[in-house]
Amino acid sequence: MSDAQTALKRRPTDKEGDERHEAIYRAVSDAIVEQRLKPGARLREDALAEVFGISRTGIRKILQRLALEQLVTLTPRRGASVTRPTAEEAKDVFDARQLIECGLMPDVARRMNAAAAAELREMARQERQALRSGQQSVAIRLSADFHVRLAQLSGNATLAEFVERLCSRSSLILAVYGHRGHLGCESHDHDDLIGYLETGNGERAKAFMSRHLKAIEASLSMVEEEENVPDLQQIFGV
Amino acid sequence: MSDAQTALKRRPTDKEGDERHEAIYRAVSDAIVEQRLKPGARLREDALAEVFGISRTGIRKILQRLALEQLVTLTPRRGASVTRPTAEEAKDVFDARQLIECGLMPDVARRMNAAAAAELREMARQERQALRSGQQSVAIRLSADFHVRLAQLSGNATLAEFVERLCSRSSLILAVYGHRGHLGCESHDHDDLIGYLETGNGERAKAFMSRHLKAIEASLSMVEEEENVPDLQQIFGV
DNA sequence: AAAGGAAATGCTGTATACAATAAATAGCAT
DNA sequence: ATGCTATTTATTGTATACAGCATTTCCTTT
Repeated sequence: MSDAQTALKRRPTDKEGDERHEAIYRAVSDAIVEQRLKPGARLREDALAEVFGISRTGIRKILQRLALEQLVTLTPRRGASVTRPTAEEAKDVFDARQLIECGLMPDVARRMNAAAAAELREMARQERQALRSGQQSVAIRLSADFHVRLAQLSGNATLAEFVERLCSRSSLILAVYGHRGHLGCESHDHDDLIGYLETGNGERAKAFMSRHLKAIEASLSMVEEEENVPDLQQIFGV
Repeated sequence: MSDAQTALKRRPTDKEGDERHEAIYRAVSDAIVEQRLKPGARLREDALAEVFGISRTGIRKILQRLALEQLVTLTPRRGASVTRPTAEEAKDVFDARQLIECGLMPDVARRMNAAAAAELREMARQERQALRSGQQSVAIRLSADFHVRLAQLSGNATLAEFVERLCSRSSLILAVYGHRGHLGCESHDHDDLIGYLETGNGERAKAFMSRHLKAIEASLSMVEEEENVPDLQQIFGV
């Protein structure tokens, strides 16, 4: 066996293993958020273990984490699949975002500075660019990142984590109930928001965020997806 | 081997296993929330596995879940220990509770009915009784349960789950920064709150909840626990 | 031919064995 | 005696083997 093969087969040390785990978690999480893995898609442990070159043990750990974040659904003896949010869950998520993200705007405005504003503008720019070049998956992810970064700037790590979870789930909701080609966030909304925050106008930013989120929610078509077991009577007219 | 021993040694079927896992999770979670397991306490996998009669595999799953809920801290190669919240985390948690729990009060008031009010009054009664009979651990748990049930009555499962997490962490915070014999919640506060909610006075309930949470936070002494490595220079005056 | 059931297969849940590393301790040198 | 290093011990991280349910497939029966 050559040295290269030996190196490849070498059991990774634990620190490397931790980083690898985190990388795999993010790979799966990103794939879900970017909608490359669509709601309902099954995630078999063996398949994932083979793709990423680790054993099922590590995969299970990652799937459990994703399940607690409600990105995947774990049904006993059936395994994991990408969560298909219900209409009720969608309402809850957007109501929660209204409460939390809007409530954070005054704090964010208070703590805003030039460096943070520049960072946000760069993120908004990348998002617009992705949208222009038709990379919808990337744009969805960047949009979620923008909202999360905003929450982090409030200084409250706990609430920022909540927002992170809500944004991930929002991506799933958009995948199921959103219209094709409509991203949810208007391309210039984020830039406008930065403007209000830069001038320290927290209340105005709060109101704007509220309209922004309402606009996203309103762009959804809240018809429940057809079940896998179609109602034949209805389809064929009795 | 007798039949009884055979029955005991029998590998539990999977459904039984699931219930058992949930029971163990709640046993550990309750012990932490009720402060029978104090912050900093180490949770060795072998010890837990033996106590509950399952293998380390199941224990690890439970510990990971508790870690994601930030009730236990998982340090690589060192294992699990009950989380010792920092002063900053404590501030974040109570700020988050201010935002979320207060924000939910109008919804709760709108959805309040006789059955719900009766249930809440019963919970408040049990809490008072536990406090009177000196069962501080039980009282802490019942107080957290009250806040969680309240959030659930808002109808938003997502936000209710967030409140559940925040209340659990609040118990840890009280364990570290609270004064002995002072529970945080005043005994009659919860009853007063139910009154406002029963009359549909959401705004008044919101204001009351805000004062209630502020009072709990104010009762904490925010001095960081002494470190294991004391600052000798300061202690001995240079 | 359709429906019901039984065998077979696929996949997950659990335990256990083994590898790796961090902490503790003892021994050695200065 | 103190500080450093090596060995031992305790504990976690990972893989794998095996057991059990769910689903599918094929055969039998009506």
